[in-house]
Amino acid sequence: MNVVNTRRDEIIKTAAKLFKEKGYSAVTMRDLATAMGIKAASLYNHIHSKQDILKEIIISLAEEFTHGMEIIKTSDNNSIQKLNLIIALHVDITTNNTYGMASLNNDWMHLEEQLEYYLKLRKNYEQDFLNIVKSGISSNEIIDSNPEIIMFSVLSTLRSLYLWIPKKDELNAKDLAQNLTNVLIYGINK
Amino acid sequence: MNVVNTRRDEIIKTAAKLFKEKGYSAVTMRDLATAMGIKAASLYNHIHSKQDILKEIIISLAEEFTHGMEIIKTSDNNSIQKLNLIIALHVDITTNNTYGMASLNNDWMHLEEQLEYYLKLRKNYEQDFLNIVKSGISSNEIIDSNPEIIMFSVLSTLRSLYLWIPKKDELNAKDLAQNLTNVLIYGINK
DNA sequence: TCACTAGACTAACGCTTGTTAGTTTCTGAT
DNA sequence: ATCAGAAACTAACAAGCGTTAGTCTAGTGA
Repeated sequence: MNVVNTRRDEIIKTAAKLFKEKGYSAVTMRDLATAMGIKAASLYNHIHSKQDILKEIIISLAEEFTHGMEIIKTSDNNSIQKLNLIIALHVDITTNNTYGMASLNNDWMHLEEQLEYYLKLRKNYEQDFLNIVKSGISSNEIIDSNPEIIMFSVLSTLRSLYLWIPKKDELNAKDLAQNLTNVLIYGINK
Repeated sequence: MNVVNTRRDEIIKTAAKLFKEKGYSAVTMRDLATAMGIKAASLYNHIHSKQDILKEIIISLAEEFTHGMEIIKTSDNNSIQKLNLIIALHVDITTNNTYGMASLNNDWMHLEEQLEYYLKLRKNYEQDFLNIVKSGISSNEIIDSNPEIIMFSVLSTLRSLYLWIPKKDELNAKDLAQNLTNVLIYGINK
């Protein structure tokens, strides 16, 4: 998908890296320029504003998740299988964009025009997730516990992957997804 | 412990609330002053600097966790029981300070003098956590899976509690801890 | 009554912020 | 050889930042 590599893309990629380290607000356009080896004013030949960069990082990721969920929820799988696919989706997206995931998780509130749209996507995603869990409880695949706690528990771990994957790159995506599935779905008690 | 309610404490409490909403860097001293109903300069009758506020919020919480872990790890319990106690510790601290937990999770990198100290506390906490998991694997209480994935998975959920507890205050701390234990330890598969 | 203190205020500082305007430089195609 | 476009530059802006100095005011205890 994102294979074009214009100067603009390099800037956004570099920005995502800095945003992960210090957060959107603490990164200045001069910081970003220095990291790119140019002057701050030169950035504006490629992007419209600082906000523009944040929007690009967050919205593209949010839409990736939305798209993935769309496929999973309409697929012909049982609930546990769907949860497996969701885990794989998160591992996949996060592996390919660890930096951006930090902004998605921590800097979404600094979106301006696109804040409402982002919140809509997130709300829908969580609703789809919850429906899968509830459906799994109904069909006796999943324990009859508070479905929101189940979703929260799994989703928290998946949303934190961006912190953890960079430290564990010896583990490939498939192995990680498999390990996570075991722990998250089947528990850790022997 | 923290029952004194000086003007300084009110400022720190208000700051924590704002930091949760927008992050440390995006909150200005004028924002904080407005929230307190005073002028920015007046804040400095009570605190030394903006950094001072962050330090207070984060370090006190980090030390609470360290203290709790100290008690748990030296207690006479098996590994699963110790994990239960850790879950209860997080639920307890987070319930009593949802705002501060946001700073602990997201703004620790903006600590200056105290950054090293904070990192030491965090590293020790995670090491203790890992030792409990490893010990549980050895004693056949916990499944023989990657101990770091187990720790990461549980800890991610516990660290995200601050996002979730405020929305679910109808659930009391004990019930929440019990539900989380079930899901995190015993899994969600039926 | 008087001195002290807590806690507010106004005014201002030096610095940093995101951004704009206008210009120059390099590179590749005609 | 010329031109066009991409991408850098310098210089500067207005607004906002954390913080300081110095002052005023209301309430308390001696």
